[in-house]
Amino acid sequence: MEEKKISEKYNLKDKVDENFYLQSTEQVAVQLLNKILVKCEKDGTILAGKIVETEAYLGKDDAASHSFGGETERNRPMFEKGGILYVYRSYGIHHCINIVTEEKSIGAAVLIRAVEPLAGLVLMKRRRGTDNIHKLCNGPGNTAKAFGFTKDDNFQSLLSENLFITNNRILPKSKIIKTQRVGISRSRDQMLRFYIKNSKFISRK
DNA sequence: ACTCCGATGGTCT
DNA sequence: GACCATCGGAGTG
Repeated sequence: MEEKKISEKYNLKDKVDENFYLQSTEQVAVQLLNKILVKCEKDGTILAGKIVETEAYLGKDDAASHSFGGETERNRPMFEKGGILYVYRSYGIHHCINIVTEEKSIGAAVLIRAVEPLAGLVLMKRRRGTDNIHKLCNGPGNTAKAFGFTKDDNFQSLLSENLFITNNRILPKSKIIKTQRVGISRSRDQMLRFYIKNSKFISRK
């Protein structure tokens, strides 16, 4: 019944198409805000949440990007055509998910940093070990854990039945906050982090 | 409020 | 061997 409420409020059939992911990475990062990430588990459980915080990582000239310097074994998904997942392990402990953008061989992606949970909260709470809804997906590592993303989901298409993003109401420009990216040491000056103003679900102020 | 730090493993030099 | 696109808990004020 949780899923029913969601489908009344949001049109989960209005999936984002491939062209969306082929836009400039900064555009995708901004436009992902307010959209709904949907993942269907093998047992039928639907997980969904509104994307409230993103970061753009540009191509091989962006010193903060994993793609910096060119293609390697790890960053190979980033050099694929936009519309797939790039999942990496962070600090040996967490997983983080990125949405690959632009054309093949560009090497760019958008990091999903925080999500406002909408459906599948029982499973998310169990995976995260907390009932605090504001802490289920408040950061890239926590988001991946709540949604159950692992290295197995690397290269996974976002144009599939089990994993996709849907359109939602357009976010007014006045609600988009643009800041420096967090947790990086190089290219700190670039303003490539975006989040929804006043959201209680972002990773940090 | 803040800072510090340990956990833990893959990737790259 | 160094470096992380993190997180949560401990300590301090």
